[in-house]
Amino acid sequence: MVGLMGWGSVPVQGWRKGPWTPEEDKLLSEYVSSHGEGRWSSVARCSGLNRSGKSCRLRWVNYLRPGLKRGHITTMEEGIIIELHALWGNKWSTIARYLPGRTDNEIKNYWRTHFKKNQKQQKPKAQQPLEPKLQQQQQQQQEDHEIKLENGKMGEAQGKQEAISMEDQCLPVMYQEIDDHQARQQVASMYPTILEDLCLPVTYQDHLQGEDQGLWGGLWNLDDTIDHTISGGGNSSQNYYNGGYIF
DNA sequence: AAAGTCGCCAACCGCTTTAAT
DNA sequence: CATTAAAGCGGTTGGCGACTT
Repeated sequence: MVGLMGWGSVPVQGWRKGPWTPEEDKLLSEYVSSHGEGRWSSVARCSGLNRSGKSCRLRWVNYLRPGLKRGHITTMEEGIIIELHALWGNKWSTIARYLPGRTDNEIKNYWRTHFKKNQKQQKPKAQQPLEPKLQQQQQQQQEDHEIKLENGKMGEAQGKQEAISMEDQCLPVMYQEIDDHQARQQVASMYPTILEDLCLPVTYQDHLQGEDQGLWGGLWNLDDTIDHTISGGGNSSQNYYNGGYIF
């Protein structure tokens, strides 16, 4: 296809590399919309694109897929990223599942540019290992959560009703224990798009407004930069959530 | 105005995991 | 059960625009 300057113009093993052209985007979009996602190697072969399956998948997932938000990460999304990163570390794809419309790549880039540097500067405190027990607890929660995710896997095309039930399936155990329906509804009315897409954040907020903030307080302490970055020197997660993006 | 620096983001690379045979 | 191919994931790189000196 269009020969680009620089690295994009030199195919390796026959595959083109480098930035995608609008024509390529169009070809890929058309192919995926008529054949569906998956079988990326055949996409590469059959769509007329001179791109590897890997490259096609990446382009689709990160750029062409419908429903992608693109653009600025909201304060709320930022908070979710911070929380989930504290919980799971660099599990970008996992974190991305809770940010509808955002890609792992986007989140990863965002984290690196906004927080990584600060984290380094504050290394002594930020990198203090969590209490072993807490760490173990978190690991267990993650494992449970992953299992639930697996069990809850289903095609995207399967209706909203199922998506809503998945909302519960996807929640880490600790969140599922919180069943403040009223609060959830309240938040749902504030953030309809999020609840629509499985939305952990709602329950985060439920949880954080509740009494048991021990763990989360600990997580928030993980990195002072969070406070500086988000609430401009605020001193607690409560402040952050309430002041930052709940009300 | 030009040069240098920084931040952001798209895309690639290599490794791991999963599915198919 | 073993092997292989495909898909997924996280880390890294390079280009480009904005900002600073």
